[in-house]
Amino acid sequence: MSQGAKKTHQSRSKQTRDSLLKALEKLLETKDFADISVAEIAATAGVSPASVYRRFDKKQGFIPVLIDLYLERLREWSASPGARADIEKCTLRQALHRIAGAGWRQLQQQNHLMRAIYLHGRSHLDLLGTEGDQFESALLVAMQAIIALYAAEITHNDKDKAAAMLAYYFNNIFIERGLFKKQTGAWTENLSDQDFVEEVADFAYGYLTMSPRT
Amino acid sequence: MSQGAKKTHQSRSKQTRDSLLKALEKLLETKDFADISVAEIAATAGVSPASVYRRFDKKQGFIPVLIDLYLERLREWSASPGARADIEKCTLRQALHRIAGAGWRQLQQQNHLMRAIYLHGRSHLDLLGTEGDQFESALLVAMQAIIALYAAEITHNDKDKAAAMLAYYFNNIFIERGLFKKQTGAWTENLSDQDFVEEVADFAYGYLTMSPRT
Amino acid sequence: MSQGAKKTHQSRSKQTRDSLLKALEKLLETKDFADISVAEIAATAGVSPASVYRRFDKKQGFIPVLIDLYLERLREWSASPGARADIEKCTLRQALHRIAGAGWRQLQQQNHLMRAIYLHGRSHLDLLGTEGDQFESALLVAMQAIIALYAAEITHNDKDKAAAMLAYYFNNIFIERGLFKKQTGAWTENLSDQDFVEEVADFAYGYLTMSPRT
Amino acid sequence: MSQGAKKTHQSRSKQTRDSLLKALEKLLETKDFADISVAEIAATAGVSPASVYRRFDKKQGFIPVLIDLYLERLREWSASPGARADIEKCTLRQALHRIAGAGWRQLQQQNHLMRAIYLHGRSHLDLLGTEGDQFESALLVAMQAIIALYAAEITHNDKDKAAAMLAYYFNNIFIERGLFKKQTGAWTENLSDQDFVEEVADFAYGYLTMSPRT
DNA sequence: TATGAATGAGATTTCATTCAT
DNA sequence: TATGAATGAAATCTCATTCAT
Repeated sequence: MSQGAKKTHQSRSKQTRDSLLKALEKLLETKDFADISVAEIAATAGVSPASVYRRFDKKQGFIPVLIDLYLERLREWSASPGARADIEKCTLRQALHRIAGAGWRQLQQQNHLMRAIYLHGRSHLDLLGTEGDQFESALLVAMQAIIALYAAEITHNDKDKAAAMLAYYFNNIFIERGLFKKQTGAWTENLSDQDFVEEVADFAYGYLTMSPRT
Repeated sequence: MSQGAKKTHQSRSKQTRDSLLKALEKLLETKDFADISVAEIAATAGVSPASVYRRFDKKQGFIPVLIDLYLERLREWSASPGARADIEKCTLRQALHRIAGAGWRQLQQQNHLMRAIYLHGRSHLDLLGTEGDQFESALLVAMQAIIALYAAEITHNDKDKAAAMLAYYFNNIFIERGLFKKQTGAWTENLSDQDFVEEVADFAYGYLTMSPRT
Repeated sequence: MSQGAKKTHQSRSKQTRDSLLKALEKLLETKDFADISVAEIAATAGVSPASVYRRFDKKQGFIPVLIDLYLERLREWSASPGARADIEKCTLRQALHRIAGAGWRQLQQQNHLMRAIYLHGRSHLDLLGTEGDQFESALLVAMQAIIALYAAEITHNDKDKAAAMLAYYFNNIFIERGLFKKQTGAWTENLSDQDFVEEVADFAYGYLTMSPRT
Repeated sequence: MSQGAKKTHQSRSKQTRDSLLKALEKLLETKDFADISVAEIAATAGVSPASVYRRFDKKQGFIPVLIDLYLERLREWSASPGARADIEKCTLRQALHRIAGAGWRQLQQQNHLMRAIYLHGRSHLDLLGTEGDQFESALLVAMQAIIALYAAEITHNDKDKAAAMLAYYFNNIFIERGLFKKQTGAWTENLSDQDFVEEVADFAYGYLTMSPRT
């Protein structure tokens, strides 16, 4: 359970809380969390600044709640039919492509939320939260499953290392283009999203299937 | 020339400017740029806050100068014998390994500087500077050169696309582990730096040499 | 009747009022009245903040009620057999000792309550309440009685002045050690409570019986 | 050295500091420290609220400085000819009278300052400062000296205990009438200051010279 | 009636930037 | 020129008190 949030008993309260989160999410589309003031969030949500502090201990209290929100949406999504695309009835290449596509769409949809979480985490190396851990291990497990499933095709001789690299790769390769499009250099800007995703998947495919080192 | 810096013709002035940059770099080892106050920089450099404003017209003025500093070090380094490791007399795999190693070492050495630049750029999507462009195109050119050199080995049928992806890949794959080690999940923490770099290179190698799509 | 309290005719209301006072008294053990929030009192009493305002029209309204509470306990105590220790069948010195002992015990028992009342009164010189007046005159009368009773032993030639000084003395001499023990300097900390009380009584005894001024 | 104060190098700075202290002292004549806002102090001193924080870490930082100020004035005073009234060439009774008079005058002169210090200390039992210790031990030493000087006249058989009680007594007996005149009950209000001081001294004299306990 | 929610009105504090010596 | 002082403009947060259910 997120730390910065306070418990609530009334429905009006929940409404306010939701307005605040919605307001923050909207503001995050244009600014960094650090550049958004509590007064701004309150004004956007149509409540008083003091009301913010009934729901969140402090401004920082928003962060764990944002993470929860993101994880919940992730869970919702991963439970949805679209995400459950059968991986088993296709080739490794197709499977990787689907994974890449899913990751990319996630990032696109949760763009501002993720950017806020990402930047806040990276800007405050000291505040180490463990909220993301469950996601991370889930991703690792998924990669291990893939590798096990297509073991026949895969030439990498250290399966665990390969799974770890794959998880690391998928977790990072989308960030720049997905979260910070404007900053991104011109490299991939000629590629359509579809092409980009395909190349990303092929990158992984090549890694897993290349001729073993001599 | 960077925008936030003021021109100076006196050598004492330049000394102060250097002290300030040195001080800032030191402070960046422990905090984010946003959390460092001008007074702090001045105190660390042993000058008065007012003096800062004779060298930089705003606090933000440090940023382009930091970027210049970083690029200059990059140029120095790329002009050094170590960086000019002959790529021509080796296999593609070896070449990629050398590139990965060089990239990794750069990030390690310029760690705090890069982190500051990276985070600042990503946190302020509005302030679009063009300082990094020269680096970006240089990297792209290098990738194109590699691909041209080893064209025989490379199976990817769109060389330009491959070069762009390669540049994008090398530009991003090190960031998480290199700049934000503490935040990084456990995925790659079992790998030594050497192993990590090797896997990173192999990732690229696999991409370039995999069997073409059918 | 104290001003800040609202009249109430229902027994449930009285119960809540008592819970609130009990809660406040408990909180006063660790903090100054000014540092206790209405919300805190309400929470400790297990009621809502809004309910507090059905019993007390302002936070300040607690103060006169606290004073009433203190005076009531004082009355209860002074009506009890323990307090009615017969002063008449003993020497002046013994009588003073008993008075000192009684005063000291009172302070010990009503410690937090008294401290709150004392500090609040002293911190708000403007808000002059008359609640304490009855206590003050009672003490003066008691001193006059003592002096009259032992007139033979007493050398002070202005009985009224002596009674006033005695009342003033007993009303103040215990405060520092009794209410603010931690702050008190080391002076009397080597003395046991018993010794301290004895010295306090002797102080008064000496005053009343010393050889008259020449 | 007081903790809340910052060091300063310029004379303009000292001026501001002095204005602030002066302003605070003035405000303390009418309100408790807790009821005075930093903005008020700043406005009274004719500077901006932000300037306050260049001289004092936080609002609480005023307290140790007030204590220093008080102690310094005490030192100044005790070094002055008036305070050095020769105690040796008089009777014990006269000596005590002079001590009482000196204590009373001190309190009168430093009234607001002392009240602020006293109340703050008593309201924040947790924050134990040691600033007053030197004063306390000095007072004890003085009492011991008096007792030694007039040993012949003094009947109390435990000289150390007597000195401690005397110090405790003189340190507390003036507080109510001296610092909180308005609150004080009517007991001593019929006495002139002069009479009051005389009685206070006699109180001590009686204690020291009464016939020993049997 | 009783309550949790809401808030107006500040309080303290910070800091990039300018001023005055 | 170089500096320490000064400050305007916020930002975060608190809390006694009222509102609405």
